[in-house]
Amino acid sequence: MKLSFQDYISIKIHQTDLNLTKFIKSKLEDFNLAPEQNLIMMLLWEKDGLTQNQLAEKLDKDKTNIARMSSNLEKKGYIYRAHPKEDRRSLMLFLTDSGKELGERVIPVAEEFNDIVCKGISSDELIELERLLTKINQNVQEQ
Amino acid sequence: MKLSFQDYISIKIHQTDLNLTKFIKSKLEDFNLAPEQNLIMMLLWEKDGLTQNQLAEKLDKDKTNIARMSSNLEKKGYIYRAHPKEDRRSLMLFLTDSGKELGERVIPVAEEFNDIVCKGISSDELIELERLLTKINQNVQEQ
DNA sequence: AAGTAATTGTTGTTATAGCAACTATCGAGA
DNA sequence: TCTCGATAGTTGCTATAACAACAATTACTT
Repeated sequence: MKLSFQDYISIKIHQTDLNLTKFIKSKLEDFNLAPEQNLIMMLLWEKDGLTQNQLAEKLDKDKTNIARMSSNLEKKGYIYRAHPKEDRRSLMLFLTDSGKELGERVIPVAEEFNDIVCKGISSDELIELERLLTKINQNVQEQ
Repeated sequence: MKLSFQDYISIKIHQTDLNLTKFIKSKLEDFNLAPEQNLIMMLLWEKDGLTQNQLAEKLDKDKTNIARMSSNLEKKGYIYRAHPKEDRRSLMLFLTDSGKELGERVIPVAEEFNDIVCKGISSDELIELERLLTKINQNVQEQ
């Protein structure tokens, strides 16, 4: 059974992800915020004081990526980092005033983005989509 | 309506894509082939002699990515590149013997990968998944 | 208490991914 | 034919993404 190029669902998922990233990137350009940097900020806007290690777990990313993105966010002045007294190995991330102010402007953009993505898709369809993606994740992680 | 982090379908798609990439990367490691390099090879195994521009269109990628990946594949000895006489700006990619032989070993791995990804998902569900992803692609490209 | 394990973060490397600016070539119109 | 615009690739840059190797710190074990 020779599969053709477009038969692979993984390729379709990959292309969709690239399109989504390109779109959100253009939306965030005005805020001097890259897409993955925004994910860290989204978590901090919910509750700051998270360590890089906690961010790596929540975002399911390598700690090296979190370290570099955190460093960039610090350079941009949206956060500052501090070692907690209890464990001087860890680095906690805190929002600066600039970072807090940014949230008030970016969160509406993120929600607008989500509305556009989900336009014409019902709640049931969204749930089904999430279920199938979860199934695929399980399939590849069982290996 | 304040959305929480895990409510964004785009994040779920992104995570799934990363998991898929990580998985296929591990499968292709033995063949000295990176995931996106493999996509180029997949197209060439179907029919070689494509130009970099044609590959960029088919893979919906920036021409710079294709140029660099093609260069890497050439260094690895899987392809060679030649300017056609009709248009000396273009670069056509052709399989070497090593590249052809590689296909015989990698294509079964790719199909096995696809079987694992789709395990426990029916044809109807797969079609529905593709339909929803297509809808999302349309939604963000209409902007 | 001392030595070893494990944990947390950083740096270096490779591979995408896309934008801007550039070169070389081709094509179309005056 | 000459100019100019379009096309095809390349190089430089920034931003992910993951792995290996490393340093600093903490926790565990005896």
